[in-house]
Amino acid sequence: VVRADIHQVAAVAGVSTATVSRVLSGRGPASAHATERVRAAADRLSYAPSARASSLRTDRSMIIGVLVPTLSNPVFLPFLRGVEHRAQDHGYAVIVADSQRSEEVERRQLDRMAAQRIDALIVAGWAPDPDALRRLSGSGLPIVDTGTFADAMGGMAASLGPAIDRACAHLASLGHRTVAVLAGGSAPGGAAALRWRLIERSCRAHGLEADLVLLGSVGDRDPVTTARTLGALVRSPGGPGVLWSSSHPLAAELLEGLAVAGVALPEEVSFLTFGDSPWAAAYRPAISVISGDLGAVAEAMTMAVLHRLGAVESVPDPVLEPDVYRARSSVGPSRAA
Amino acid sequence: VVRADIHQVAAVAGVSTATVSRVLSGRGPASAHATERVRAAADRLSYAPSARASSLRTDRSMIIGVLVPTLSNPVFLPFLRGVEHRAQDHGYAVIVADSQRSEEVERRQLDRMAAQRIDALIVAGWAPDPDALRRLSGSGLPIVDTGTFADAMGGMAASLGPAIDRACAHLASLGHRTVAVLAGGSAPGGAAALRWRLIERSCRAHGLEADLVLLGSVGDRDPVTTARTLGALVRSPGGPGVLWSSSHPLAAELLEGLAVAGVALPEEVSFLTFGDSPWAAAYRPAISVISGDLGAVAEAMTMAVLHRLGAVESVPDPVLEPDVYRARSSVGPSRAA
DNA sequence: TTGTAGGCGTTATCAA
DNA sequence: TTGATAACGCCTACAA
Repeated sequence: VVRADIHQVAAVAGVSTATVSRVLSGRGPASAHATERVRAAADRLSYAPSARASSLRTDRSMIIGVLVPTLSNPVFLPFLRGVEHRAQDHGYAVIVADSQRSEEVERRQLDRMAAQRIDALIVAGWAPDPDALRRLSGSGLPIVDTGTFADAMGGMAASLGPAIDRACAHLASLGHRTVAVLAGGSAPGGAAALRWRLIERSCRAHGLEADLVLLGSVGDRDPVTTARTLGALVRSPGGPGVLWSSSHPLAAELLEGLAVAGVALPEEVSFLTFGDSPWAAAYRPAISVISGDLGAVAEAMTMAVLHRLGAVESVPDPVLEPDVYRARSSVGPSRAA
Repeated sequence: VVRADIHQVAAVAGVSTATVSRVLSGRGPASAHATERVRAAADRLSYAPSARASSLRTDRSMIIGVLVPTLSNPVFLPFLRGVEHRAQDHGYAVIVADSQRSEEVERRQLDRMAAQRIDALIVAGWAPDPDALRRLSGSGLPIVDTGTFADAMGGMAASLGPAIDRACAHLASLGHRTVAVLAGGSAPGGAAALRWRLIERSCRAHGLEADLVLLGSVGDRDPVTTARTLGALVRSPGGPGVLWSSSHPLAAELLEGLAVAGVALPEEVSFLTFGDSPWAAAYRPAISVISGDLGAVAEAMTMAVLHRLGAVESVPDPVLEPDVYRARSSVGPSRAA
């Protein structure tokens, strides 16, 4: 890749490299005459300053890193988009790193981003190894992560808790007594863990019994087995009147399982999930959801970081749309009621 | 951010910076003794070479850029993941750039990536301004884009065409005569344009009539209007027996519209879409789809690029899973038959 | 096998 | 307002 450098521009413009730098970066004085000639020369040579060279001098790489727990779950797409758009607006490039929910991978990713000397790091969701982040943060790298950011905003639970509360109240008012919370893996981790804690607490407050049902990791699940499991669960004596999916992707699997098992929604069992999407709304019965705007959170986080980097004067009050409970037809009266 | 540099490591190890560089990069000779001391020193100072400094010397930034037409459509997530995983495997960082389907934004994004001196660019889907890419490519930057890559693999149509053909054959065998292809915007662009062309051709071959129905851009659409439009369309005399969504996100909107309008699937109209997902499979009736593996395509593209960069010896035969037609219950016999 | 030294493309300092 | 110059952190040809 052959590219013009600052010397060529200086030569063409008939000035020194210092002047070229001043004109194009806008830092430091420059006569109208010089400005014009430099602009013309740069234009003609289609010159663009090398960010890596300038960052060597200025110690600002103009790169923001985003660490994502997985690029398989679509919920992180709005997050990524939020970061990208805000960063882009302020001239920053964005490096994505997928930690694949592995400490090992995360370590490599953080090393790689450190090597690139990113100016700041934005962490989506739950990082596999929070200590690694704390260490990085201690070394002076500006870091924002969903958890502590949400806490600063009044606490994640400040928004998620009430939404869950409203859902539980709704369920209780419909005569339900037991709620089964479905999660993947062999133990709820990350977002699922927090959600489970909040549901448990809220259920208690509303006189509901909450049970956690673990379905094993993605690879181990298949529609037929899921169907059998769900069918047996729902139809067992004293089975739950409500199925609550702890994640949006899981919900689709569960719905297919229920359909295969011939379980009628919401007559036999009520259903709700975290995370909204056009598909959840299109489903019949339409699926009730707890929904937040991860994209807006990401934008707010990015603005906060940009502020710390001095790239933006002041951050507009991060008034985040709170999480909401959207009751739809998949939640109905208890069959016992 | 305070970081150790090569001089400090050299000082601690009691060797010269050249030796440090040689040991840590693995290029050039180094005695076992020196190697050991340098490793220890680097470790103690938690030293990591600055990619921006080294790239200034070596002209390799170890960054690959990905240009995506939009980060709103989830189909690009598997793509992004494919690139990220392969790049990461070979020590490359990935910069994402969302062109937001705008030439203007795309230009800024390309400029930014050029400024960062990315080693290669991978373009997902259809770029707003192909000429800009051609210019970049001409300037020596290795670029792979979905279109030309697929062509090199035997042509995109080589895989997509036959899948569409099978769908059309299936539809024809069920007695259908007319197919309405639904698309957003005011003219099919990007993937939708190609899909429409292929459908049109294939329909003709199977004695089907294909009509393009444009629904306006995302902002202008709402469930109620969509419902009215679809209801009128399906129930008009001589209306289409088949609704074919040109994109996966659109399908959910259409399904909600159909549900609102009370259109029965597949009795009143058959339905199919491009792009599969757990939600499409979970829907009842299960939605028939034309599905390809964009993630695998992305991985193959990345491997090709890495090969060009000399980061990988040889690329394994990119045997891509071809696009397939998955017939499910949303496609049924024509009501006329 | 090792060290010295020059230069990658920029920007900041300082003297003019 | 401008230009010469040093320095950012690293790699590598070359000399030892």
